[in-house]
Order: sequence, then C-alpha cells, then structure tokens
Amino acid sequence: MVDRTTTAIGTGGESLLFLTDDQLRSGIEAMFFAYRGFTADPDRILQHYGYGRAHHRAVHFIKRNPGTTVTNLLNILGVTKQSLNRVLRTLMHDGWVESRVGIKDKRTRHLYLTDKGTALERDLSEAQKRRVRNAFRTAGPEAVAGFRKVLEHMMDPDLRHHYHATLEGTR
Amino acid sequence: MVDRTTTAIGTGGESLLFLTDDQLRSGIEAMFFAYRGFTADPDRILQHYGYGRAHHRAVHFIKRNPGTTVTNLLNILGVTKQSLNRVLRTLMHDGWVESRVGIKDKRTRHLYLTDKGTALERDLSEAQKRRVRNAFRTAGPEAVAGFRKVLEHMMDPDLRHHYHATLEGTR
DNA sequence: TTGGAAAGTCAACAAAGCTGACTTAAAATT
DNA sequence: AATTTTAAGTCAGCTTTGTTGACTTTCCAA
Repeated sequence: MVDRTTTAIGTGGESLLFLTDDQLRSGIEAMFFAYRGFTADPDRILQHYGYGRAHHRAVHFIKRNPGTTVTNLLNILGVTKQSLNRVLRTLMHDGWVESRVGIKDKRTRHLYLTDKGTALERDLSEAQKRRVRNAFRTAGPEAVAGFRKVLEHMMDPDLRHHYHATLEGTR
Repeated sequence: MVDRTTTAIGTGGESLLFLTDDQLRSGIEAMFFAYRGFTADPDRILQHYGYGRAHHRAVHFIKRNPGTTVTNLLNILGVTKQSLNRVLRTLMHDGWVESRVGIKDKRTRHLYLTDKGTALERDLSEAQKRRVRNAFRTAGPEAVAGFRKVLEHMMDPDLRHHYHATLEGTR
C-alpha cells in the first residue's frame, strides 16, 4: 500500500529516502496544515477590525518598506492593481496608511503607516511572531535553518529576490 | 535600524540568535513567498479545468482517504459544510468524484475518486510534488527534517492529528 | 416513538481575487 | 514641441471561496 520506491532511489544509487512519494505527500500536507496555523492568529484579529488577510499583507510590507510605491507593492504581493487598490483605499480611508506624492517623480505615491497603522501592524505581527517563535524555539536552530533552506527553494525564482531584499543587512 | 535584541536573549542567557525579531519576520516572509510557489503549479492546472484551490484540496484528501465521509473531510479541510458541498457537487457533477451511501450508516456518504478523478489528482499532485521534490533535493535530508519539525509545531494542535494520521504506517 | 445527529439544500452575503477599458498626470523619448 | 510611455487610480462586471441562518430528509439509538 505504501509507496516507498517511486522516487526513493537517486541516479547515483544513494538511498534518498526523504524523497519518496510518501515523504513528498506528507511534506505537502505539512505545508497545508502549517499555513492554516500560520494565518490563524492574525486572521482572528483582522476579523475584529473588519479586515482580511489582504490588508495584513499590505500593512506588513509597508511596515518593512516604508515609503514603498504602489507599483513596488504590486510586485511584492503579486496581485492586480485593482485588487490592491481596493485594500489600500480602505486602509487610507480608515487612517492606517497614508500616501505622499513623490518628490523626484510626482506620479508615484509613497506609502507609510500612520501611528495608528503602526499599532495595528504590531498587533498582527506580534500574534504571528508568537506562533513562529514557539515553533522555532521548540524545533531548535538547526531545524530552523533547514526550514528556511527548504522554503527558499520552494519559492518562485522570480520572487526570491523580494525575500532576500528584506534580509539585506541582517546577514 | 535592525533590531537584534528584542527576543535575542533567552531567560537562561543563551544566544538564541535564530529568535531575533528579524529572524522571525524573515521566517514569516519565507512562509508567505514559499506558499505562493507551493500552490502556483496546481493553480495553473486547475484554472485550465475551471476549478480552484478548494477543488484541489478536496481531491487530494479524498485520494489519501478513499471512502472518507463528508463530515470527516469537513474536519480536515476546516471549512463550512456549504462551502465544501458546493465544491463536491461540481466535482460529482463533472464525474471526478462519486459518493456511495454508507452500508452500516446509510446517512453517511462515502467519497471516492473516479478513474477520471484519479487522473486529475495525479496531474495536480505531480506538478506539486515536482516542486517540493526539487526543494527537498536541493536542501538535503537534514534541512527537510528541520522543515518538517518547524511546520509541525506551527500547526494548530487540534489539527495536528490529521497530519499524523496520514503518516500512519510510514514511520 | 421520539429525539437528535448526519447530510444536504436554499438564500443571501462578503472578501478578495480577476479582466478590460478608461482617465489623469508626469516623465521620457523622439 | 509632440508623442509615447509609465504610474496611479477608477469603473463595471465577473469568479472563487468562504460565511451565517433556516430548513428538510434520513435514520440511528435511547
């Protein structure tokens, strides 16, 4: 019943048991269930404010890249202009985010969190970090290094630089 | 600018550099970008068939638990009955999934993939496994072990048994 | 035999994504 | 100077996937 063979043996003849179909399937399910946990806490908070996950993502990346332009955010988030615009409009209307016209290029709008927005972001990220911190602490530093390594290679190569960009100066 | 302190030092005084706020934030972003990649390939295929991610999840877990009941699937997927029902209805109508009335308990419906459905599931999971396999192979077995360990601790404890259940007999 | 659990249906709605067409303003290029 | 391109934003309309609440049918079990 259990398939241990399909991708178990590499061309070089090494055992590679971690690449069996069953290992891959269970890795896939781990991603599915872990992502559910990963978003659960912020989702609960957002619901209280009347926002969704899209708002969280926008607020997160504005916090990490203060003064980012709309186009840049579009590239990071990988959604359409209309979709992001809807989110940004409500965030600005409700006073969490503000946009300033660019000085060099007056077509661009630079996005910033207001004080209120900074507090919301802290709420959301604290909830999320609490869970990630627990998982990291329980699993230990070597597991965390492996976790990072696998995730990095799971990303789309075109998007990987957004991940790296935010680590500039931290390693 | 870069905060290395907030959660860097544990109560015992150990270094715990892997738990700095920056490490946690970048771990969070790794999850975000990796999950995008993780779903990208199946999403592309599903779009071709006119289905969405919810269909993939249903088909995946019916494949792994043939004969599962609707209620069981509800618990695994964590959605409402109505939401799942809409998906199952289209899958059954289009001939990918069939439901058989329970013998012991005729109220229950047991779900199975048809031959057609099995082929679709293979298409989807092959695409997804290709990416996970690449990531696993590139990162190596120790990284994969760490990846699993972290993800397992990121799940909701209530949901963790679904992940374990599917590994029964494989370890 | 009656109460309640399991499954399914219907209606109505919301969040968040999409396409396509369009405007305005500013920058860049010809 | 005129034209083209780019950045941002808007409008209309659509899809997927989730939600709640009310309801029926079936049928097991106390």
